[in-house]
Amino acid sequence: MDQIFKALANKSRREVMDQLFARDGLTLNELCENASFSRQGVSKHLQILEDADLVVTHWSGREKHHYLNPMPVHEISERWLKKYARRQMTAVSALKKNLEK
Amino acid sequence: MDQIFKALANKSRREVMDQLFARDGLTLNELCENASFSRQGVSKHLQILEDADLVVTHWSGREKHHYLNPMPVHEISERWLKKYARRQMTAVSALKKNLEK
DNA sequence: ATAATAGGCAACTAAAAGGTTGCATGTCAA
DNA sequence: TTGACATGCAACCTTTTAGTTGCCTATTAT
Repeated sequence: MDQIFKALANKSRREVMDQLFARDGLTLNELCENASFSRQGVSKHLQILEDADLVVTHWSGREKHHYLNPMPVHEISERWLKKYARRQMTAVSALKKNLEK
Repeated sequence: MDQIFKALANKSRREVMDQLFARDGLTLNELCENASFSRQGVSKHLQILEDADLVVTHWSGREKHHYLNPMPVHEISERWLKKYARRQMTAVSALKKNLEK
């Protein structure tokens, strides 16, 4: 869980994910074309995304293809975010109540 | 957006949020009681959560009360996570398709 | 008025993150 | 079989992060 949050906490990595969202299955080199930093930089980010299971890979010869894995995102959404987002009404009203004092 | 992701990317901060989830409106000192580090540590985390607008505060005399703000969490869920979680079916099937080659 | 209490600010440190360069390895194409 | 191409690995550097300690300020209670 912590790993997923950490992986998502970086803009460059989210941009990589955006690229994969636009076109899934890109190789490292393809991803580098639109990146603002070196291949090794991209590679490191991909590794972190892979470790967090946000990205799944598949080798085809000497090419490594990258695919988004929506499962962990879904899990964070279900197990964590919903908990806090749900409280929307009660929390805001509690705050208001308190401010009125 | 980046600020929110970064704020959420730390376990200690998520624990602080958990505490506020359990009981909203806690003061800094009250939050310290269950924390594993110094008051200044907690204070810094609260500041980061506040900067990300994940926590809203309210002074009452010399006491600062802290409240969860579910809005940014909700926004991340709506604007970002849904985008990726939605792709669940298509992505998994695409991966399978590719693996079969 | 004074002491205790709640919190803030600033400087410092250690560790982690984000990025780089250089070199090694495995696969494909001529 | 040799050269080019796709990627990996490791060392290094710089900035950020997470946490500390020490001291200052404001509010409350006696």
